[in-house]
Amino acid sequence: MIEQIIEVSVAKACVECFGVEPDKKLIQIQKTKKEFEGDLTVVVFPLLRISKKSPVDTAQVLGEYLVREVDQLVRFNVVKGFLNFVIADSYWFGFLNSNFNSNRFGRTEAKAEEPVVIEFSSPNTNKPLHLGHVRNNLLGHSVAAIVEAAGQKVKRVNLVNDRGIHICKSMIAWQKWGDEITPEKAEKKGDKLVGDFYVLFDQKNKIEVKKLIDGGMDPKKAEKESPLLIEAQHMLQKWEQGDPEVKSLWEKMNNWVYAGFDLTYERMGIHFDKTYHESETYLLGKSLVEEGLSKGILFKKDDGSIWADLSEDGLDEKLLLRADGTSVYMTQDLGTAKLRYDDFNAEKLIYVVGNEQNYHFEVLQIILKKIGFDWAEKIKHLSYGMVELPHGKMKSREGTVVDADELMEEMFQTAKKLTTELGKVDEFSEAESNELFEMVGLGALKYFILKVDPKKNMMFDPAESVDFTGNTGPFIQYTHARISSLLRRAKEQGLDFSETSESEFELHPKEIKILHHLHQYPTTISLSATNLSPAMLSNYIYELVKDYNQFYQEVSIFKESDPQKVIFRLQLSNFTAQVIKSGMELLGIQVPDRM
RNA sequence: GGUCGCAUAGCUCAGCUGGAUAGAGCAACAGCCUUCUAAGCUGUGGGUCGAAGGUUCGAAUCCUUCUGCGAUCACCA
Repeated sequence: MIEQIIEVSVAKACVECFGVEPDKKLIQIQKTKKEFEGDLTVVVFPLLRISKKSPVDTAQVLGEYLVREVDQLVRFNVVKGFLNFVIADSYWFGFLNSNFNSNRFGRTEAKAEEPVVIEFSSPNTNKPLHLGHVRNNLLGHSVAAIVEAAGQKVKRVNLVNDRGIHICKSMIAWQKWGDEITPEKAEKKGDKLVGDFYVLFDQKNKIEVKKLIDGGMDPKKAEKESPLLIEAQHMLQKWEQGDPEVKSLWEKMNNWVYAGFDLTYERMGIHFDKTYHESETYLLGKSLVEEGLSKGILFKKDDGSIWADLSEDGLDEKLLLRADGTSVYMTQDLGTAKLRYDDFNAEKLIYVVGNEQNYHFEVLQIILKKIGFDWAEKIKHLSYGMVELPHGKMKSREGTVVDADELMEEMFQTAKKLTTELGKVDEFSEAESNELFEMVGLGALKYFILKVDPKKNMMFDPAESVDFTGNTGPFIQYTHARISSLLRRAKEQGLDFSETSESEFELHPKEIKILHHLHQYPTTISLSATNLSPAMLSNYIYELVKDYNQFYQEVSIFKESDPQKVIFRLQLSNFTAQVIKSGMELLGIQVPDRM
């Protein structure tokens, strides 16, 4: 890379001209701002204490040295303390030559056997997936792809919360009022059906509570003593005891839900290598807690409940097992963490979980460490912000939950409407059209969500999310389709651009700009960075596409008199399209060849 | 109240480990389709980067305090 060459040369120049070897940190290289001539800029301010000269003089000395010594630099200019270099066209030709035919550009082969395990989605089996899960799923899926591209093996895992009182609620409601209905009979997705019964339970329960209150009972007491709730608690106990009838109902209804989830995941384009169920891991968590207790790391209170004392870590006490011996959220997560680490011998464990659980993960890590697992260090919580709606938060009770399936369908329909209006699919078969609507609709949704920095809360305005102009998925897809079409036509006209051209000519400034972008493809995205982030990638792709579009608009590709120039531009276009495609792939967004 | 996070144009967001005159999109206005895709391109207007201090050649970025918003501190998951 040219940056390294410049860095080394600046260091050499300092030794030769100023007699001092500079610390690497002092050599700062950045992209030249577009208002100035040049490609790369050395900021000389930090070097002043070595040069003992004014900024301009220092820059002048370094500029002269580098242009003389480094073949790739043709000239320089100095603005205040900024030393701008113009890189030779030959360098850019070389760059294009060496990458033009690589379909692995920007990707690294797997280095280690141990995988990075990424947990995401983590649904409950009493409710369908909603907008919050959408952000989670898209982030998880994209991060997994990015980590893979950066040369790590990846295991995608899901953790289903399939046990607990909330599950029993929908079971009770189905038993009482379900009339043996099934998803088939209802012609409804299984997760939706079960979710409906969960809501029904809540409604019926409210009526009972109200009756009790009207009868003179204290409201708080009434909420705890409603017959329906007590029934649900009984069911939970039966479940824990392994009652065959309860278990079989539980299995039946959970399977409905899983079938429903599978459809949602499939449409969203995500998949998992393994799915964990809390019903299978909570016992392991319990045994870990018992072990911790016997080692004296944890302590038992008089009522028999077990706690961790985290006061030396600046936190308070944390409950790990209830007095009645049943487990809590943390207990289960201890179990799943251990199981998961053992299953994969993980290099790193990433949890894609909302930021409302920051505290939980901090505690989880500390407790694991206390119990003596040094791999607790490998846990990384990829925390993301909430998705807010223009009218406030999503609340199931107020019916403001945005359902994942409905959202995807809505995006599909909008894509269909707009695409048809623009006449894009006049020559498409019905199957081709539907494929395109799906790509565009989901592309818009995914890009809209992924382009925002994960750690920030984001606003989801449905009206804006279906906008297909500007910085959107469809804009990028459109550019890719246009390039593809251009290349198709070129081939039809018999232009062969499969071999890169050797001849050189002066590059158009916009061509250099595009090459700059391609050159800086974010090949490695570090996991330790605070925002490991599809957002950075979206941003990169958008800027590339925007520059390409300006270039496209300004420069006629076919009508050049110089055939070499035409070839070069086709190659540049082809390479750009390739990078757009592979970048979008990392975001989980498909890209059409025509639209 | 304790802890953590966020605050950039009317709106939604970029701004990487401090660097040049703070950038996009949307919305508004003015242009560009007989010519390879107008889901596009060009231009105009729009900012006390929440506030005040500090660090330094240089701060939206780092530190401190304050204000506002959010999350969390549950025997919910």
